Amino acid sequence: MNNKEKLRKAGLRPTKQRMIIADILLDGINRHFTAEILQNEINSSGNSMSIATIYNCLKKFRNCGLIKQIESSKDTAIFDTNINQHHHFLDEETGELIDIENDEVNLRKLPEIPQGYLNNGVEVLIKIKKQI
Amino acid sequence: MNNKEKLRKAGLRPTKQRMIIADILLDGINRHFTAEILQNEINSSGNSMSIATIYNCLKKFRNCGLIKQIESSKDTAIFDTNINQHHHFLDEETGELIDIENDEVNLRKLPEIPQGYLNNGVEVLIKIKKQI
DNA sequence: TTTTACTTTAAAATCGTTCTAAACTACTTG
DNA sequence: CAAGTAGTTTAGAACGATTTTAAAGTAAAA
Ligand SMILES: [Mn+2]
Ligand SMILES: [Mn+2]
Ligand SMILES: [Zn+2]
Ligand SMILES: [Zn+2]
Repeated sequence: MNNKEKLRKAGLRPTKQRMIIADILLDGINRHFTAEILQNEINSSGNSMSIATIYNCLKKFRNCGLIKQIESSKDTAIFDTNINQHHHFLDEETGELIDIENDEVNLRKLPEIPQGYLNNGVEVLIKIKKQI
Repeated sequence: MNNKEKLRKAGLRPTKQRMIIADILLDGINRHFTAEILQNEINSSGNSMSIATIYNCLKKFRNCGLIKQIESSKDTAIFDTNINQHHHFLDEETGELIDIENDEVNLRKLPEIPQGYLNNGVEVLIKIKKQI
């Protein structure tokens, strides 16, 4: 399935801008990135795009499940092209995130979900620190 | 140990402002809060304080281990008076966080820490969603 | 082809947070 | 106690990420 079809299937109009972003993000390679990093890649690809459009697209892509947004306390939103359930190492000093595939983690015991709620995904974050 | 002693032991001068915050935060009750929520509580207690001072104090308290800051992708920093290692439920709709005590979670298998790094704490986040 | 709804954009606005620099205060030393 | 000094508080400005605005542009529908 090509990117135009992926966008259509997600219910998004395949505009020029969304296609440029899809060509960069939906290449099957897993990466973590910010809006600014993406803008640099767009520029490097010979295109250019308003930062508002980049944020608009990222929000649409996220809401459609084409990308994920990572729960981390950085001021800057970090997105992830790995949409499979998985986990992360986080170097709090640098903010660097490293994927942990889902089968690398196994939970023996989980708490009961609060009344009236459903489990909507478990994320394990392993904070790491450079050895001195 | 009273709050003045706690601050001294943490290496912090017990200023008027830090004592006001300590009286609110260090009462043994576990809660999650933002700088703005704390400012409202300070105001309700009949005191007032510059927002810069509140941020200064929270940073000092965090660095001394008197409180923790939670890894969340919200724009607003969330602090936690529960300084024991523990985990959270997160309602992504509302941003509400609920504590999970450490012994409620048990990991059967953890991935190998990357070369040159040390494990600096494991956090489990269980995303939850209101039942419809 | 015309109409409609959706999208993009530059620029302004917003919002949480940090910085600045001057006034203030806790602690130290004499 | 009386300076001295190092750390702290503050209002307001600045900052940086993100969102809003409103006008122009484009994709899809009729
Ligand atoms: Mn923040
Ligand atoms: Mn943010
Ligand atoms: Zn990832
Ligand atoms: Zn907590």
